[in-house]
Amino acid sequence: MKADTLRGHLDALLLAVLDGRKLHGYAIIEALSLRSDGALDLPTGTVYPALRRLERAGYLASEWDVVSGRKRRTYRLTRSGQQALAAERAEWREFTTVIGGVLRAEA
Amino acid sequence: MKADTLRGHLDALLLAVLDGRKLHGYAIIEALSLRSDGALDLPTGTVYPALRRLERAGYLASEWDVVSGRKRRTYRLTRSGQQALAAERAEWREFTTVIGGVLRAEA
DNA sequence: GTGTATATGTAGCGCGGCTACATGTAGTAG
DNA sequence: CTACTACATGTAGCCGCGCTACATATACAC
Repeated sequence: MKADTLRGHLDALLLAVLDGRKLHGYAIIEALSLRSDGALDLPTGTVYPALRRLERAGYLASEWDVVSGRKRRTYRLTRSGQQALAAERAEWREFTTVIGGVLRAEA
Repeated sequence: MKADTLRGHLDALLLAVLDGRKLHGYAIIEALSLRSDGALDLPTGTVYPALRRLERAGYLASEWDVVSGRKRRTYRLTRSGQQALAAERAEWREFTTVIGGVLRAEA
């Protein structure tokens, strides 16, 4: 997949993967890879800043866990984040309808 | 639709709208608006530079028409552009499958 | 003790779509 | 004939964000 087709959809992915569960950054990257059958392999320089941005926006909340001496910052959706996820999903549907419609149209 | 969700997909739209017909820039903007039921209303500052970029890339060819004293630069797909369009369509399918899969997945 | 997997983070680049502006013609409303 | 609107093309520069590259540190296997 071309590099920055992702632009504008990363937030949706991150919110979606946190829907109904708490995960830390590294696990989020793995979860996205799993769910996409390896198609998504996001670099840490993409994911970590995005998570902090979403937290600043109030969509995520984080806390430090220490598991066997190892520090993990686990993220979870806030109520506001769940609304944002719903909005992102609606927008995704609209987006695919619009672009898909143009790409499929006959001349 | 949010502003730059379009990023990385504009080329596909432009190639698709020129599939099987010649159009000039202004008409391309109108055609995209029509095909998307008004959802796409691209500014000229987006479309014109993109068309020139695609021409430089060899995907489009242009010529000046003069219709009732008015200059129009009409674009058409080159053979290479048709291949690019096919590639863009394939990529679009992959892209929607991957992102859509993650967005729809249960926790 | 060396290497690999796990884990988090930042600085700065690059690109592409957008805003805002500049320019000019054709038709029409008054 | 003048003003306004639709048509038509184009450029300069901003801005946001995903990516590259790098820095840092622990647990575990060999």
